[in-house]
Amino acid sequence: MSSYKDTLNLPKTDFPMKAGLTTREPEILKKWEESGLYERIQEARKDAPVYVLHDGPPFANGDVHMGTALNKVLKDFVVKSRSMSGFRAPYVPGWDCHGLPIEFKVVKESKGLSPVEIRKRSEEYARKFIDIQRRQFRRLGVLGTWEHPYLTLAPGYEAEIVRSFAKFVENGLVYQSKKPVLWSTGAQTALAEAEVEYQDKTSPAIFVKFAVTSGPFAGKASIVIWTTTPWTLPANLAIAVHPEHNYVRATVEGLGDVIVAQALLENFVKVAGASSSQVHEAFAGADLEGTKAKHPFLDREATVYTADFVTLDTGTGAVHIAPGHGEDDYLLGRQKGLTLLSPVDDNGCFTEDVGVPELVGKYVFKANERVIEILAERGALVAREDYQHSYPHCWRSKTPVIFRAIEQFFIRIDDLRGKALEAVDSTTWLPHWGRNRIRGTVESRPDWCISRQRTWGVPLPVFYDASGAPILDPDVIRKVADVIAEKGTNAWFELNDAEWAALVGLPDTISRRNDTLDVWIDSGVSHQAVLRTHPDLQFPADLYIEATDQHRGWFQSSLMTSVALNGVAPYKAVLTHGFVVDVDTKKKISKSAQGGYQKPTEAEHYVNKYGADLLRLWVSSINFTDDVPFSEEIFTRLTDAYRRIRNTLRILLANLHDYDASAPVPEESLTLVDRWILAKLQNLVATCRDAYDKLEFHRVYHSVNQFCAVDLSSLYVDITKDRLYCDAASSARRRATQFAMRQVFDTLTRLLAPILSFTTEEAWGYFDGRDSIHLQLFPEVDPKWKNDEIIATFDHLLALRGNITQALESAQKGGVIGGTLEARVDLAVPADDAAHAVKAELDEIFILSDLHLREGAEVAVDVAKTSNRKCERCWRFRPEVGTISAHPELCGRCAEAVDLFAAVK
RNA sequence: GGGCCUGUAGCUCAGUUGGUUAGAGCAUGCGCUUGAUAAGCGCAGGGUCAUAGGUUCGAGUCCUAUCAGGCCCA
Repeated sequence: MSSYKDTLNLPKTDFPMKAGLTTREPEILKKWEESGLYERIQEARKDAPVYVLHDGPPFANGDVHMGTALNKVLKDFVVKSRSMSGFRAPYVPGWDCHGLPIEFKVVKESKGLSPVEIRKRSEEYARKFIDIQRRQFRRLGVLGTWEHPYLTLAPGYEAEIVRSFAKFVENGLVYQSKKPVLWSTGAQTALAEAEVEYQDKTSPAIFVKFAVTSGPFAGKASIVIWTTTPWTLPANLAIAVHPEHNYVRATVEGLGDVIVAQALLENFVKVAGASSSQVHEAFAGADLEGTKAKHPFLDREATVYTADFVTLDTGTGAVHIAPGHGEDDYLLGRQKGLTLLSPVDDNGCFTEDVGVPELVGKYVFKANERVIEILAERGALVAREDYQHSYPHCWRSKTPVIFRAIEQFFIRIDDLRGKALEAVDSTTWLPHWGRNRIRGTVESRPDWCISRQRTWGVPLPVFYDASGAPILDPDVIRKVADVIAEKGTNAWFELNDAEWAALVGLPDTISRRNDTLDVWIDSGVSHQAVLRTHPDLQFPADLYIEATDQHRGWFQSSLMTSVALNGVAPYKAVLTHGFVVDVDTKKKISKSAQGGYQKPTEAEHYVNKYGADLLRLWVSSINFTDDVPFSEEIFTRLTDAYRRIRNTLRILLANLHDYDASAPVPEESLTLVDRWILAKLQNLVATCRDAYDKLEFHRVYHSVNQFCAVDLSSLYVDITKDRLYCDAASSARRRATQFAMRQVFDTLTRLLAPILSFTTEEAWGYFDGRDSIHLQLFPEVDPKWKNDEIIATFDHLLALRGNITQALESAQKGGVIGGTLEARVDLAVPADDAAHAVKAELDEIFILSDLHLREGAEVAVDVAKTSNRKCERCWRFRPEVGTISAHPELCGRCAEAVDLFAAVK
């Protein structure tokens, strides 16, 4: 019996079922790199319209985790899909190399290094991680100029940073000012807001009496302030009250007469531990304006001013003002002409200016207790309590930050804001709410503090004259840039003042300081240093892609610098993605890792376990505009989806093993099911092309997955099995199916190539022996095969098929039949039903041996055991079996096929 | 506390301008096949659409509040 097996046209392919991605992918990668695949793609598109995705540089620190991998793979989807859409889509990856995190690690490892030594080690550190990350990014299958990335530490890049700074100066955007900035005492530097993280902290909250010395209350009452930073009291110069809120003078048991906000009196009495209070008079805060009060322990008076920022949430409604230690305080102080007292050094220790000898040299957070004691000794302390609040901390040293007034350089944002907002409006934001996000940050951001007291960065290229005044001359700065372009920024630290004076043509009385530029300037000017200077790229970019936190970060720093330099945005469109979150806790993966149990978050772990294509498939499966769920289970699920797609490609290849694509297949030999799958294929092309255009990759994944699982695997392949295996090899309908399958394979592989870059390359290699899949173009919708009518007809037939399978199922359960091919099916459908028109093809479409179609008032299915005999070759039960004398065990089709097979042999 | 955003079956996603019993794939269970075989096919179970109100003849879809989560900011 099994002798007939040899006469069948069974599928045959060397394309393995088992993927073995972890070993196969590196081999494919090697081939890509050895053959210069990226360069060949660029060459192939050299005259095509350009599409520039500009890479936001990751920080050269740490391993590639799932979030970074998500970002890079998305970029690769864009580059590959745009390239296959017929664009020249170059990809120049970059790294952000300067900055505190690296310097911090270097300094922590060995203390007492000279600036030059710190810079040398920082560069080594950065380069080490560039190599590590580069290897990991490449392993993901991301194509680009990996041997020639852009690095913010390259002399040419550094020079562009300095030239950009020169332009800012030329445009009058840069000024120097002493004002309070966020200061990290742990890292001894000013911090950008982005470098600050909020943590819970318990601070001593104290209520302090200031005895009134002028006005109607002089000598009769004290104004009570509330603060959570007792150490700022030595810098107190004023008190602020709200002009419109009501204040009272009240006698509080044990405290004498105090002045506090009416609304907060009750709470104040409670906190002070008093049992009663008696209100004498009430008045508006404005009435206190100009009142003087004595500083509790210094020989100085504080003046009362009114200010709208005073709130009645906590405290007493009277706010202690230290212009050197707070933003609001500073602004009020400037408005009222107060001096800027900030008696704290770089390490956060009090200087001589603090005015209390015993506090000099003390770390401010440690000095809190002593300040409180002094207040208590002077009888000025009314109460203290522990106050839990969210307090800014340095993201690197994890120490609480302070506000400290220091000379810094700033960029005047007000001069850029209007243009920046216009630029925002002329940019496409994906998803659309990105526009609101960035508008909010642009509207609210204060002037940009661009100086840092750091070593590992681009020097702030400013000289000071003999009097200590900064020389802000764009021409001088450009001369500095020229030197840096040649020697790198190390020259700033290696040459002395006189040598620099000679180089830039300034008198040798000048001096330099060791400030560096905020690293956000570094990456922020990449549109200048990369887009405008790299021969493959152009300004502005078509697209930037980063996580949503970059609305305040790189998207904004790039926008501001570009508006300053060019007057327009550096990008035409900006796409954001969410963060990778743990599917169980719905928390950011990095955060859930803090909770004791550890789940691997490095991309390498998953690449080594499942393969890069699985990781890529994961990226394609999710809606990345929201936060991205992640878990081991999701990966397991995807393994199944992957296998389904892979096996689908495999069966298509296997069924094409004896197909000669050059031999024409007459169109009329295509049956309904062939036309149907080609029509479905056109719709798939339309969907996927649209999805790629709109950067909605998960629509590609889901529609391809559906197409493979339903349309191909459970329908088309299943239905055409019989003809492919059992028809004579050269039968017209078999060739028609191979024709269709060839189209399907070709199309499907191209559509999937940007996502399953390795697997499609592998499968493509078994196809026609053509060059890399990544050099190909996407398929177009072929109007010849697009046919929604056939799809509608087929949908209807599938509904009938549903009725039949249900009937078959119950017949099987009832023991009427074993396999479904044993069934005789009587199908009744109304006279106008489409089924009648394709009657001849129905038994094949329904995969039945013995189908009888008749007219009926409504759809009805009857299942019985067939009286036909089984054909030993195709296993279908056909009426003619036993009637062919030469082949008594075969059906007519098989008898013919066997004869033909023998003849050919 | 403020701004922006998210919340549909165990998992990933669809759900058109509000309109009949909320869909698909995967997973699960049960069958079939053993000529895609560490594969393939069929059937079945599974959702009070985060919660609570409201608008409407009618809401997963519009409005409000609450809860949970995220980013940014205080």
